[in-house]
Amino acid sequence: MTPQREMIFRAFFELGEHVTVAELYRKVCEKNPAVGYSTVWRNLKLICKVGLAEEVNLGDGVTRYDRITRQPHGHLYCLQCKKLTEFEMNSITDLLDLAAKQYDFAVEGVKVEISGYCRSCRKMNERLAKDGRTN
Amino acid sequence: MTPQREMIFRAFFELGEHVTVAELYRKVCEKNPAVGYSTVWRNLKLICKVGLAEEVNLGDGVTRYDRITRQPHGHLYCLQCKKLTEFEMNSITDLLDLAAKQYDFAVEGVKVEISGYCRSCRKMNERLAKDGRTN
DNA sequence: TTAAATGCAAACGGTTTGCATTTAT
DNA sequence: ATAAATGCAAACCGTTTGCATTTAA
Repeated sequence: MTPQREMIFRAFFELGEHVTVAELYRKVCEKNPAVGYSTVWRNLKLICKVGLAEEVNLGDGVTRYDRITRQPHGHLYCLQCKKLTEFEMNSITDLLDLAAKQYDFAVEGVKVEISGYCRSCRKMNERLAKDGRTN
Repeated sequence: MTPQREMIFRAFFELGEHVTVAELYRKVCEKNPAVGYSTVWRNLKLICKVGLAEEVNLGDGVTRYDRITRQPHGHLYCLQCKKLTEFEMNSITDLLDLAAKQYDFAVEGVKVEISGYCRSCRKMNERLAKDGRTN
């Protein structure tokens, strides 16, 4: 256990959900600019390996690391503002388990991503559309 | 409409589901080795833009392109043999819509990925474990 | 005729690794 | 003492783009 590792672990859990390597690196640098990017990366991988986090991939080129919480949850991913919102899915996981069982598939992990537009982006778009008409 | 484009479109739909750019490129090259990789890539993007396919991202570094079918479906992704199996999820999408509605979220797309181990990989592992013991 | 499509090569960007050095144990 | 962790720089690899050339309409 090195001081860097402790700092990285601590920072990861302070940052909350959906952390990217770059974000974590920035955060860690604030405290100690000497820490290397690869150290951050390797420790993030380690956090995953010991089961404290998992990778989330939205297909936008950046890997996010999501703290594994007690509750299974899905993600609402706004295509416009890119914000990620979580929602619980207790009732859904049962159905998914059932589906997997039909294929004799041993489930290790479930990821549900719903993409679309959040309320505030839609509101903004409406406002912009209206402004456009009156100009 | 160029001959390359027609060939690429045709090849994409012949290949079936979960096609990667590289796979499609290889397939197209069999017929016409002069076609460029970027042409394949751009046409695959085009196929997505016109709504005939969508990107699937399993987090393994390669983007797959999945023909959009009539039925909503999820993926069973074997962590060992990497095979992708589809399963229907009519009953699940209703629940997901419900969840999204609670957040006033306008759903554009839903992705469900279940990772784990398929039957045949598990069987193989059992056999290997047994062999290991008797050696 | 001309805007669109193509092919090549190179840029890009996040991820991953090799290696010399440092450090926890 | 020694195996593990670190930091740097570079490699990696799939994706994306600039640009000169070709081509469909």
